[in-house]
This record gives sequence, structure tokens and C-alpha cells, in this order.
Amino acid sequence: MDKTYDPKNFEEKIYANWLKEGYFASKPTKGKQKFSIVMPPPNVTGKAHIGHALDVTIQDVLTRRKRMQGYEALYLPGTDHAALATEEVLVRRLKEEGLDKQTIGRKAFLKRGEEWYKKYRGFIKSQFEKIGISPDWDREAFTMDENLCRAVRHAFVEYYKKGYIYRGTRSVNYCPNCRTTISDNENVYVDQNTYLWHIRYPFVDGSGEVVVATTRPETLFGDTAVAVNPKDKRYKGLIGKELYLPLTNRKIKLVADEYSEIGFGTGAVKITPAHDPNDYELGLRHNLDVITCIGDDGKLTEVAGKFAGLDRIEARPLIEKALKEGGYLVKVEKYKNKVGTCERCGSFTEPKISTQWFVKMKELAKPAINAVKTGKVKFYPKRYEKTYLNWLGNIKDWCISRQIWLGHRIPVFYCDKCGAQICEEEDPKVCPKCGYKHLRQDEDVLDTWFSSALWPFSTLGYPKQTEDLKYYYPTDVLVTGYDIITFWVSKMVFSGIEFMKDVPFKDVVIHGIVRDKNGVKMSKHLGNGIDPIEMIEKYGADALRLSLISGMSMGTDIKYGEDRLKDAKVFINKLYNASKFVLSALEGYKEKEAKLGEKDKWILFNLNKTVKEFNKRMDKYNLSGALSELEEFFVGKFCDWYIELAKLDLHGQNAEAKQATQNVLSEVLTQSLKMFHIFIPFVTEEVYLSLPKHEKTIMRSDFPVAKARVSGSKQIEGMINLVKAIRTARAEYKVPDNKCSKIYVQFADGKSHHELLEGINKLGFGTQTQAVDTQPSEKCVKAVCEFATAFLPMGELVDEKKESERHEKEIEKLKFEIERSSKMLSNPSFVAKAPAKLVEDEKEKLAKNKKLLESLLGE
RNA sequence: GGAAGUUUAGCUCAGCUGGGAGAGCAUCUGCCUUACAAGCAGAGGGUCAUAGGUUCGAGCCCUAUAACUUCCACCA
Repeated sequence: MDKTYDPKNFEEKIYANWLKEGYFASKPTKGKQKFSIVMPPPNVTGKAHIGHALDVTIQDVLTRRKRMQGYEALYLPGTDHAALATEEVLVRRLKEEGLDKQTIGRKAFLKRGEEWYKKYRGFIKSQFEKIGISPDWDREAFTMDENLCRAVRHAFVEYYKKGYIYRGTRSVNYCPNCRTTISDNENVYVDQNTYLWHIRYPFVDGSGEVVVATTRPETLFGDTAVAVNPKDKRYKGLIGKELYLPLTNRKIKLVADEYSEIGFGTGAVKITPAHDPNDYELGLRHNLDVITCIGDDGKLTEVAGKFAGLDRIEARPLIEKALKEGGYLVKVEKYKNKVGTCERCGSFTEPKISTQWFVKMKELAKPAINAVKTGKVKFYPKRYEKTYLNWLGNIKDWCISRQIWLGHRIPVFYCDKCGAQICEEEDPKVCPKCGYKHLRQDEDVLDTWFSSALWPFSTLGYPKQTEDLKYYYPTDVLVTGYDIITFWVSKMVFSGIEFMKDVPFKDVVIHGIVRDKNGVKMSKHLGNGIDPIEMIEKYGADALRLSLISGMSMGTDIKYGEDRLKDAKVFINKLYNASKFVLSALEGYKEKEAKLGEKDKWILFNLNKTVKEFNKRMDKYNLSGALSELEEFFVGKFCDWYIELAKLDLHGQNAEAKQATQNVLSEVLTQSLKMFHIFIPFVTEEVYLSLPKHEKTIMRSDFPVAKARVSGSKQIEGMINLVKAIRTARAEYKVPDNKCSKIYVQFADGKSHHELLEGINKLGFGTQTQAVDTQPSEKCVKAVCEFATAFLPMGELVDEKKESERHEKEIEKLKFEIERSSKMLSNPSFVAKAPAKLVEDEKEKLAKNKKLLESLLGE
């Protein structure tokens, strides 16, 4: 091992070795219990961000532990084709070349897609490798791989044949700038200060008018009705009458529908089915025409008359002017609302009615809801079950078609001769009905989530019933962020149940989002992101992983800054140095049984307690809790006390004590390293392989298991308390640590505890420590604890006034404690209702304190 | 509009089934003690958001309020 901790010296080397030795590989093994976990596939051409780092680190931590616990552990990696994002990049590049999709055609475009994927595939993998995760890379899957395409096709056809898939119309969000439909969650609503235009629609028979309020006067040309609430008295008897549409001579009807709110504006709303989802629905109810007045290019269509060809946004003021001149504009008032914008380009999106493919959800959702309600699938933390259940409970049909080229093309073929629709596992060559040879495939591709939904089984060979599928499915745990519970988790559950007849995973572990240190979401736009790869360069992969896990609370967002990495590295440095000490202590070490001393029993007891608590917390997916428990043990017990005490025996004359100490140092470090390994795999392997006694890798060694009974040491506990009291007393007297004194110890049990004196002397800054029966005659500073009293003869330094003050303070404190206990115990309700153990403890405490007080008062 | 979460030390957060308020960082003091100055030893620092309630006992349970955050839906 090197003198100082520098992750650059070994992280890469160790990872390469793990790969070479095939330690990450997993295959179905008879008689061995399996553990399987799939990696949520990141975008194949993407760059790993800190959120990925958190996600895969958690997965890796869980996998490494299970693997060491003897499970046949599979961590299955893979990537997603992220059609929308990739297509966007490709289109942009085409544009740079002065080309566009249409010109080069679908085939050529897809070829470019393939090349793109090929070129960048492996990019994200290399970044994940730096993080040190241990997936079986040989199984790396990609949603566009042949076998996964097969799975998608199979699933689609099955849905189709069972009647789950249908075509229907729906209002989708369309970005006129990107020229594509975008999904609901890419449509971000932003607040906007705008106006509410009140426009007069005159009755055809000249009997008056209806005033409507709108935020979008430019959609007027698409109006096919005006709606009022049937209960609205103002419009009683007017329903069904015809109105002139301003600026045109088109006639539209006044209809009654619950949709219009009596209280809003004038209570009358113009209905534009082609450009508003609610209006569209209303239009269906009232059988209204759909007139498109804004084209895909965002420009007004010919129905807008002289405004045709103008961009919808530019047209607005001109239309306002025309309305005003025509006497149609009643008033304009300020108004705040939200408008949809395109997440990518920021331009205003337009609702667009179009034909899409859907999956019927009602029936599929039912078993998925049940799976969670009955506990077949459990969420950690549990509250996220609500997100899941609420969403599935109010589910709408799933729109699975996307109007782009990249991705899984919808496997439906049309016969233009006889109108047949064909959907089979293999592409049809001729129409099965009429034999027509020129079949036309649907232009759309599937929503990326359609293939992701199959991920836990498509990656294992589905639709073939492979050995892998039988062995590893269902997977054990899914780790992902709360932001995709509805998009992804729920879809995997109903897909798994539908196609595999079983849930895809048993536990769902939800983590939060990594934000910057001010709690702001990291984004390219703000430039507040932290690049995990850069951080690895700077602090090492172990520090990155540790910084993400420590202080993380499952399901809650993490505020993350570089400070965390510094802290993490400092801790690892401590671990490294302690290890270095142990290694030096083990030079020439031969394993041999030896009788344990008090300190040895004490640390082994605490180690065992830690193992127990660690595993308990890990089983509940409380990773940071397990980690902090371990850190506290390692630093607070092992480094601060055991190692310091060990030095005495290592340099002492007692060969047996030395042997025992070496045994214990080796044991405690090894067990600690194994627990730390799952979080910080590199440094632990580096140290582990340097130990005198080790296997060929820590990652395939046995994970610590808590023993049922290990005896502790009351003496060491007492000694620690005494040493702390001595140190505090010295500090109160402002004695610098380099000034030592004699120490006299009077033990409360009257014994002399020879074996503890050396330790007290070393840790209590003593020159010489001896046990006494009575208080020495010299002037002394006193350090008191339950276990013993220490007298520090510090001559001139001893201030009698101060001593008596300290004495008083001590007495006061005890009196207070005694009073508190007595009060509690004299309360009959407490004694009657509190648990017996608690009452007993309180009695014991009272007795102890009384005794201590007596001895103090006696002086 | 519906739902969820958060509120504990200067900062970041733990706090189990209700039973004496904790850690790390930061601050202050002392110490280069042979694993570690990226360290060691010690100290200061809290009306557990507010107001009620339940209980022998509340940071934890109940009710209301406030502030912040997020998700879902979305009003012309």
C-alpha cells in the first residue's frame, strides 16, 4: 500500500482486474438462491449525470451485498434508445448539412440513427465503469437490439390480438417549431401575463349578442360553437340560436354544456374543437365540426381569410385590431394564466387533434393495483405507493404512438386495396384477405416507454422462455427515482403481469433527485450541474459513491455540493490510514489462537452489534443509516479507542496479549472492510488484498453475519468514561495536551484493575497511573465517573476555589438527576402504566446516583 | 383545483414501537502523541415552525395555522 491515499493509484487497475476475472458475471445456478436487479436504462448516447451516479450506486450497493451473502447475484445493465432525444439530435445535424428528414427519406435516416447508436454505444458504459459498479456487462442490453425488438413486437401483437390496442383521436401537444408532437411531460406550463379579450358574437336574427371571453382570439376562425352553462339564467331560451362568427360570415350555434362555468367571464365560451382539448371533447358531445385554423407550421390556415399565412402569435394583434374596427371587441382585461411550452425549444405548443394508437388501460391497471395493495410489490418508502395507486386509479388510455421515425415502428400494415389491417409477428408480404402485394406499414413509432415497460423480462430473453427468464424473473428489487413511478414503474408492473403472469419485481426502492447545494434542480441551462466523472477525477470513485450515499434519505431529494465529496474523501483517508496502521501491526503475523483481553472482547462485542444493526438497516434499504452506523463504529470505537489501546499490547512484553491483539485487529478490519466494500469498493479491495489473510477478492468473500451472543466488557466502558472525565477536567484547567501528570485512580468497586492502568495512563495524558484506596493527600484535580474517580496531582495548577466549584456543580447535577428520578417514581401513574423495564431502569439509576452523591458529599 | 413531502444546532441532515435532543461540517481552545494536521483532545451552540389536543410522559400521535418544495390535473 502507498503511503498516502490516492485513488488514482489503484481504482482503474482494480476495476480492470475485476473485469478480467469475470467477478461480475452471473448465470443460472441450480441450488443457489438468486438475486436479480435490472438497471434502469439510461439514454444510450447520453452522458452520465449525477442522478445516474446515485441510481447505479444504490443498485450496486445492493447487488454487492447480496453477492457477498452468497446469492447468485445478477445486475443487468442496459441502455435505452431514447428515440425523441436522439431524433432531435439527428435532425439538427441534418440541418447543419443543409438537409432534412424528408429529403433523405426514412431508410437513410434510420441508417444514420443506427450509426449514431453504434458510435456512441459504450460511451455511457465507460462512464459507469468509472463509478465502479458491478453489472454483468456481457449481458448489456439495448432497447433496439434484435431480441428486444422481438419482445416489443410480440407484446404489441399480443395486446393487439386481445383487443387492448386501438386507434383513436386525441388532443396532443404539438410544437410548431420542432414540427413534432411532444409528450405531456415535455410540455411545460409557464406563467404568463396576458389578456382576456371579450368579443361580441351577434345573433344571426339580429336579436342581440353573446359576449365571450378568450385568451386566444386568433383561434376564432376555428370556432364551431359558443357554449354556455345550461343552468345559466342569462342565456335561458337562447340555446340553439345561431350566431355570426366575427370577421367571417360563418354561422355557429349557441350550445348548452356543463363545461362553461357560470362565474367565469361572461359565462359564455367560444368552442374551438381543433385547438383545445376540452373544446374537442365538448365538440364530440355536441357533434360539432372540427375546423383547423392553425397549421402544423404554426401559421393560420386559409379559413382565416386575409390572415392566412400569418404566424399565430404575430396574427394576434392584427386580429385584435380587426375586431376593434369591426366593433366586436367589448373590452380587454389583464389576465394571468399558464401556457404550454416546448421543453426543448421553449416555443409555445399547440394542442392538436390527431389520430393516435392507444392501449386500453382499465383492465390492465386492475391487477397492477392489486399487486401493490396485497403487498406483492412493496415500495420503499411506502408513501410512494400512493403516487402509484392514484395514477393507476385514475388512469387514462395510454397513447403509444409517436410521430417520429426512430424507434420501434408500429407493426400494423394496411391494405389499400381492401382496407384490411394486419398485425402479426412477422411482416406480411401479401394481404391475407385479398392477396394485394403492396402493403403499407403505419408511419408512427412506439412511445419509448413501451419498450421500457418490458425491460425486466425483455432483457432476460422474452418472448423466448429462456433459462435466464425462468431463473431470474421476477427480479428482486427495482431502484429508481420518484419522478418516473408513473411513467415507468407502473407500466412495468402491468406489463409484467400481462405477459409474464407475475410482477416484475418485489421491492421498489425510490430515491430522490440530486439538486445543487441551494436545492435547485441541476440543469444544463443553469450550469449548476456536477459532473460525476469530473468528480471522480478529482476525488476518486469511492468518494463520489460515499458522498451520494451518506446523508441520503431514501425518497427525498439530496442537496449536493462539492463539500460532500471533500468530506467523503476525508473519511476514506481515515479508513486508509487506520488500515495502514493495522497492516504495520500485522507484519510477520501468524494466525494463532490467543486468550482475549478486555479491550478485545469490548471491540468484538461492538463489532458484532454493528454487524447486526448494519444488516438490519440494509434489509430495510436504509443505506445511509447502515453506513453511518458503520462509520461511527469504525472511527468512534475502533480508531479512537481500540487502536490506541492496541498499541500498548503490540509494543508490550506479553506475547499472548500481542497475539490476541493482532488477531482482533485483523478480524475487525477485515469485517469492517467487507461492510464498507459495498459502498466504497476500490479502497476496500486495495486494503483487503494487502492483508496477511485474504481470499482472491473482497467482492466474492463472505459478508459479515452477526453472532447470537458475544460477551462485552464493562471495565472498558468504565475506563472510557473515566478517561473522558480526565480529559474534560484537564481541559477545564486549560492544561495543554503536552503537559502530563500522575494519575491516581480509586475504583468504585474497590478493586485495583491493574490491566486498565496502562491504558488510562496513555489515554488520560498521564506520566504514571496507579490505583489507590483512598484520596491522596496531595492537592488534586478530581475527575469523577460512576466507575472510578481519578485524582490528578497538578500542584500549583490546582485551584481550590475552582475545585470546590466543580465539586458543587457535580453535586448539583446529581441532585437534579435524583430529583427527576424520584419525581417520576413517586408518580403512581408512571409506575402503573410505564413499561416495567423502564421503571426498573429508573430505579437503578436513582440508586446509583444516590450512591455517587453520598461519596461526593462525604469529601 | 387535487395529492404528497419538508420545517430539529450557523449549514447538511439523523432521530426506530411515544420513555432524558444526536452526527458530520463550520466556530472556539489546546496539541505536529511513532496510522492519519485530510489528524487528535476538549468546548460552545436547540422554545424540535406556530397554536391547541390526547397521554403518567410528545421531536414522534391527533386537529388547525404558516412557510417552502414536488407531483398530478388545468378554466375559457
